[in-house]
Amino acid sequence: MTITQLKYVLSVAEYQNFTVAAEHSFVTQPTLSMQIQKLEDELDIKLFNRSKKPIELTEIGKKIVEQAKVIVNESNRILDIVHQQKGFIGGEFKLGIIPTIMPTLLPMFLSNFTKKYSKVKLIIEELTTEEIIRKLTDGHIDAAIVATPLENEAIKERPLYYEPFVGLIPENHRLFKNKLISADELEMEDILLLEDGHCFKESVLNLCRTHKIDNKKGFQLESGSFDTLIKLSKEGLGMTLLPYLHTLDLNDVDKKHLREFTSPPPAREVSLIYHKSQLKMQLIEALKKTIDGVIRGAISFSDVKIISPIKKQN
Amino acid sequence: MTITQLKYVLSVAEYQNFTVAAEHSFVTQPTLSMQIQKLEDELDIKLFNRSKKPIELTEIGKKIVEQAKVIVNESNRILDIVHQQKGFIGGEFKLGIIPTIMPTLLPMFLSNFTKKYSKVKLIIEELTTEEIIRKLTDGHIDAAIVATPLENEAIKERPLYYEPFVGLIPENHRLFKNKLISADELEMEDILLLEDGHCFKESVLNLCRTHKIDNKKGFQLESGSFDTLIKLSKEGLGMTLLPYLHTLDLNDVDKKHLREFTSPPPAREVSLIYHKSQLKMQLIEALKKTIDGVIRGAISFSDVKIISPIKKQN
DNA sequence: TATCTTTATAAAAATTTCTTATACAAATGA
DNA sequence: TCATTTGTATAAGAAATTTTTATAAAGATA
Repeated sequence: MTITQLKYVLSVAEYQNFTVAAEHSFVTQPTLSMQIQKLEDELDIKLFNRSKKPIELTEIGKKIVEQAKVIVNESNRILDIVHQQKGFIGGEFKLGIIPTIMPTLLPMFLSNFTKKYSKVKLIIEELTTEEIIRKLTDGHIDAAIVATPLENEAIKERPLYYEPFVGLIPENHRLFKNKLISADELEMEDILLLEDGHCFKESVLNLCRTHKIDNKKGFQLESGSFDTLIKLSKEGLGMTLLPYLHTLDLNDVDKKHLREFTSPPPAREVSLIYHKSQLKMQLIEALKKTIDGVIRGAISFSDVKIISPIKKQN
Repeated sequence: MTITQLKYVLSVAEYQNFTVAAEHSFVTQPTLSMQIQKLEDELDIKLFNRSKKPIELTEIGKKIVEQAKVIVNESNRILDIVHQQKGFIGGEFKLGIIPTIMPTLLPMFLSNFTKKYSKVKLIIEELTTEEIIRKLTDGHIDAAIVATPLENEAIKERPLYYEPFVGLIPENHRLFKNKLISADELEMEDILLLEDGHCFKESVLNLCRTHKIDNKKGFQLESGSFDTLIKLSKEGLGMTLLPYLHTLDLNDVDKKHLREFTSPPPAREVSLIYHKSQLKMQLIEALKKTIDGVIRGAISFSDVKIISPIKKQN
């Protein structure tokens, strides 16, 4: 049994296809066939059920794959330990960011970071929280920036900042006259929400959880960006809630429609998260430092009420 | 980097000598030299300081060795998972037992176990608790039988039985006339103890902890076996405490000197322990079942007061 | 200084891994 | 249904690697 064989197994398990897995492993397909057969022979078991289409893991195969992930991850840490010792900050670094954080936060730290750590090849992917959790566990990304707390044992969280929710309220709305708004006044039916899958939607739902949930709007909305929500809101179709950083680059007219919450404002906790195995810690630390630096000027709320981004079963 | 290379590193780290390590790895010495050099080149670090005699790990080498242990242990679990799936109970099983449990417990389950699991090659070592903890952590033994609780995060404990302490009291002793004894009546200075390193000695000290500790005996005793203590006690040199199982094969005359404790008697908790990584669980379960079976007839105390075997700092 | 012990190096042998070429099996589609 | 496509297995040779034997080199020991 070799680490290489285990990596091949993981690749086939992931792509459910020897040919594709071979490409991703940068070897030819017969190499995978042979090495995996060799491992199967050595262990005297079948890892894959090749009669199924697409190929499937056997019961024992699933268990072996789980353990193989552990071994491959732990073996990756060897290089990490060496890098840490050498104080080396470099290599590939795959970062996931959720869509509601990406457009505001990324421009703030990206050029700073790449300038400072020019040896790091930063690969950024926009992903939902759900995808991020999966990819972190599988080791497909090294770290991610999401709304927390996630309540996931396998993932460590380092809070970066607390981003309050701000109301954007059209002139025809009953709350427009108020200078400040509070969660109690919110009515689910006149708040425009992002489409499913965005944790910001879950946060807003959690914020309003105590109130009625049924949709009494005359239309149903499935938008993936705040821009759409802002435009619809301006049309008088309802108020919406925006994360604080999104409100910074509104034009002056739009800013007149912003209403902050009474203190302490509801907020989302934005954290840098990574797998508990703590690979590439020195890079993660470097990233956190960079973000801490740029965020200090832009955001500074000490007293907030953190709203969970997790969908509660009920 | 290969698992084989990591095993070579662990071997050299253990024996601090390439030649000896090579023998234990069943390869020639140049193989180790070359493979370890290759790994050092790949990581671009030195694992060993070869100028020191005996050879020493470098600082980074120590960290790599710790991680290598994790990887090798986790990779061993692959075979274990396969065995578990197949319901296979076999292979090598290294069991450590502390000296004060070995002579009484081993004869009770050994033949039973080897008969039932003939494919298991049971290798038993008599070791102190301290040695056992080290060897379990290093993966040199698979499980052990010791007095617990150990309060060690990395080790799991499965209690097997509770073995009360029984007093063995010479006729000239002030407690001989009593039918039952209690911890309060014990005086450190007239109790014969095992030599340092035996946890049973620590248990007895803990039992008497509240009382004076200074040695007022006219002699100092360093004995490793209860037999010596029993003989000295018969000579009237003091009472001693024995674990219950040790009292079973005393002759009738000696048994007249036994005095049980008032209920609940002080007792040691005897457990099967293993590393938290839970290698060879099916074998450990099999062993526990066998011991449970034989112990049920010999020992059955429901209400005992467990005495810690750990040396308390004070 | 000679001897012993231990690690490193060189060259050859043995083994393993990978690739190319091709066979084979199953699914797809006209 | 038969040809085509898709995907995995097998065979044989090439390439790379691991291991061994033999020996050099460096340090310790007597």
